[in-house]
Amino acid sequence: MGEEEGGGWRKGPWTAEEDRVLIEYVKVHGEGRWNNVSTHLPPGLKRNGKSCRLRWVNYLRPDLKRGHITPHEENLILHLHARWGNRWSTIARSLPGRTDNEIKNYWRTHFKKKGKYPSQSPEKTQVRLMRRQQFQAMQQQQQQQQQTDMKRMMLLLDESEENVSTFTHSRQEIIHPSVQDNQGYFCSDIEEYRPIPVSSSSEDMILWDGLWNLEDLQGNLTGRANYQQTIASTLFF
DNA sequence: AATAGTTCCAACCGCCTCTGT
DNA sequence: AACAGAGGCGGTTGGAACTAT
Repeated sequence: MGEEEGGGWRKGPWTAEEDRVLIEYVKVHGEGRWNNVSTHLPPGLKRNGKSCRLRWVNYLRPDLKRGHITPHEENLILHLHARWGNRWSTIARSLPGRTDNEIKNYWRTHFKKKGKYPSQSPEKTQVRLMRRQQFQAMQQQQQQQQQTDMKRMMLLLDESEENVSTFTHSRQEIIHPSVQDNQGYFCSDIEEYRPIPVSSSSEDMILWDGLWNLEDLQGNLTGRANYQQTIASTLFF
């Protein structure tokens, strides 16, 4: 991995410098026109358009959410997969901050392998979910304190439109009333979570069904998420 | 402590669709 | 209408990290 191949394109893991350069590019030129990236960039970034797009969409986008899939999200994935099958991008649109790749990976490791859901023994799954619930209960207290600040920050970001014009699409999907809904993890019927949408087309219902759990932005930063946030901060501030 | 098995996740590939000419 | 290029999507791979034995 990490070697140059046909056409001179670099492959393999991205370096921090490559990330920085790509972020700069998107900052100036916006998303899209990925094949132009290589022509605008210093020789250091010999990545083809597809690779750049993938890196941005799955890793560098500032609105990405990191950390474990919550039980609520897990429910949502199950529910939506039952409805949509392997249409990961469709499913991902209902889970703001999650990528299709992430959901796909999660599905494959947890539900696909041993036939239908869930993949693990019920006992194991239960233990796993309980651990997460404990962890999240701890975090919830912190979140309640910090959520107000975070919302204020998001509003500020929306106002500074010239800085973030390239990211409006995703953020507008993120902010919606269900921001408060991340409470009942083990709800068996996902419909109970669903806020009443203003518009009631089935597509809208799915969009509104999404959730925005701020835990990872606020507290549970993994090394990688931390790195991502650092990079994101260079974009916004 | 060593090994095997599992989970996680970044990244690539090939195909399909969309869009511009 | 036909073609080409770009972007999007789902499937797959491979390696690192974690967990169980």
